[in-house]
Amino acid sequence: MAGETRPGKATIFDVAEQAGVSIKTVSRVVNDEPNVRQHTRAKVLEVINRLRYRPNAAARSLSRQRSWVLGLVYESPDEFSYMKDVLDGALSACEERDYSLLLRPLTLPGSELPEQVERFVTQAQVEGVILPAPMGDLSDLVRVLHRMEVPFAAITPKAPVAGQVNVLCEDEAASFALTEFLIQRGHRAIGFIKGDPGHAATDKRFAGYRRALVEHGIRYAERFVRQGYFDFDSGKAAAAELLALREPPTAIIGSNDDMAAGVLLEARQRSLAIPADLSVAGFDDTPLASRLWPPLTTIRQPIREMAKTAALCLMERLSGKPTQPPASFGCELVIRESTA
Amino acid sequence: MAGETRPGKATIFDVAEQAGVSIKTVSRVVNDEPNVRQHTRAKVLEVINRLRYRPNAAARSLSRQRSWVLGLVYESPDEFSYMKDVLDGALSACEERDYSLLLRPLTLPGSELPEQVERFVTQAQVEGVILPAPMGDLSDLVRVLHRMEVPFAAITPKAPVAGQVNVLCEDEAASFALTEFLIQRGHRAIGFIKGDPGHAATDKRFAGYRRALVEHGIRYAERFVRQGYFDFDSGKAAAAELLALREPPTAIIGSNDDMAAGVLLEARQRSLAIPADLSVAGFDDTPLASRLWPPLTTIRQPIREMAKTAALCLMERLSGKPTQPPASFGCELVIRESTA
DNA sequence: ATCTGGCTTGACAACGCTGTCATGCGGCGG
DNA sequence: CCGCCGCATGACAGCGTTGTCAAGCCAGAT
Repeated sequence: MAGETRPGKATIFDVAEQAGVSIKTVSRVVNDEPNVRQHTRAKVLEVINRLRYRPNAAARSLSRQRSWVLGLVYESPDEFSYMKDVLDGALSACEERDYSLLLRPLTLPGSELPEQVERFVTQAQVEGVILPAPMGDLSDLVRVLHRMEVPFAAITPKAPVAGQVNVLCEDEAASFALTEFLIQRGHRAIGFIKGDPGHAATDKRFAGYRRALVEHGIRYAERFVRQGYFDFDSGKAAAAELLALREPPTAIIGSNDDMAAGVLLEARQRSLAIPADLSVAGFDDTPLASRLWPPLTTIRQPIREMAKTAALCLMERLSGKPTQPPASFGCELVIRESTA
Repeated sequence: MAGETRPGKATIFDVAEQAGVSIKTVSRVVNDEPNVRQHTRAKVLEVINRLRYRPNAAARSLSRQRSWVLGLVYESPDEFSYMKDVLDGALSACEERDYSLLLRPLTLPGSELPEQVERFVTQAQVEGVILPAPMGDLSDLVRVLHRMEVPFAAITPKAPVAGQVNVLCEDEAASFALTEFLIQRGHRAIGFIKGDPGHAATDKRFAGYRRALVEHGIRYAERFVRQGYFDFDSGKAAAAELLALREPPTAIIGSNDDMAAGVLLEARQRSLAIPADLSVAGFDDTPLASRLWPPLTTIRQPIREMAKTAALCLMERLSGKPTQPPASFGCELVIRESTA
């Protein structure tokens, strides 16, 4: 007898009618507003369940002038294990708070970047944007968002963006710890392959390496440092140069796992035994790190948690609360068989 | 003098007023409808540009009763290189057609799965859903979508879902080609590690292997076949069993790269030289495949294109066009140094 | 001169929900 | 007994678009 229309089609009017109340009261119940008698509330809830009523998101957005949509802008042909974690974290935050998340891959460097982002934001009525590394460092991008008055959360930017949500990690300390670990295992000639200059992590990891050397009384030697770009090939190439030195390093740190994987391959092609002849370490603890042979000693960052925090803080901000000071996360040294 | 309100805030009324036309005419211009004089159209466009007017998505959705939102449901703690490609493809389709894409990771097996999907779809007014493998084979899930009358596109389901968009690939043929390749290189004892029984690819890849043996007059031997679950550890474990046989295989095919990586590790721990003592091959051509040593011979599928096609066909369907017959994509054998 | 029909254009009512404000009701202090 | 106040509820006007339908206009046919 309870005439069920097609599922998902019931509106607030249907509920109001069947519950014998006004639509406003239904609205109150749905939004958990006060001043509804217990009995009325129960009645309305019963009808809602029966009719499988779900508020129409578009109508609600229109009326409230909010979209509950966050944007996630990322570098597209990127090593994706990082983005997977960011995505996981951001999605889990969105689920908790009934937000939606829209993705927008971008290719860097991009001159049309500001336009693309502007289109992305306006088109989908994005309320706030999450910027994983290295997006928070692109001044063009940051400027557009400022101009549009769209709040954002930067994950590990080079320097915290004023007035916005920032989530940092102790990259420098982690790098210090990793380098120190190698030093304690007796290494004195430690090679270092830097990452892409555009990334904040690049500088911080390098700084940690350098500080560890200094604090342990080892002279910093520029010949042991090469520029890489966070990709396998650049890691391999850099390793080739380092290993061709007259006195090659006995350990090499890659600024991420993919470059460390390149080092491993180069070493293998030179018939070096790992870790007997050469120790290798990376950063990020990607799945790759544990699949390689030998498995990589590396640094694990709580990316998921960082992204989740970024999203949650952004939501706080969007609901009017004041911006929190930057949150900082620690890293963990994961020791595997690639070092001795 | 052109009073610019805050950016992104201009409505259709503002445009209409400044252009000296009615809102309906503006609407016509914005939606590229016919029957607007060239001159009027130009005038309106000029104002739109000046005011940086962007239609409000919520209002449009409300009025048109459409959301232009697709959902992408996937298995969460999954090997993500597959999902990255799916995501890339789906996003590129969405960008082309001004759709939005919402993600929904799910953990399998899940008894609450139907509920979760229902919430996902109703909450965000999702119009259509993309189901990457193995989602298209979950009957619970398919049933919910049917009940809600939400069209979907299944990527490589075990069997095409009637009345829906289906995108297939020639998994069986690819597996046949890979196996044949090994046979032609002289292998007779070829081990095979199956994938997760829930995936369509598992059966097809196994079928191709078997057919290749038969067609080349090699007797199929059950002892050379092990069950795996598409993950590194299961691959390693399966390899351990195969290599412990009295007469172990001279080549092992893993049903995906991750399992093949496991084989590689197991072989290494047994001091087998690859490919001299043992050839190894995988499927999917993930980044891992080219990072390992030796780089894996594997099968590359056009996942990106498949996902893009799935999304586009789904959109066609949503705009009322009849459903296309299943699209099928070919695979490519990528020969690297792990086989001899 | 009148009629017909196609092209432009606009007025207005949805779409489903929330915010504002008014109303009704009962209890309590004066 | 009156007036005031607070809680519970409802009526109604937006929110920014699009769909429907009617009206105005002009050219060409009658």
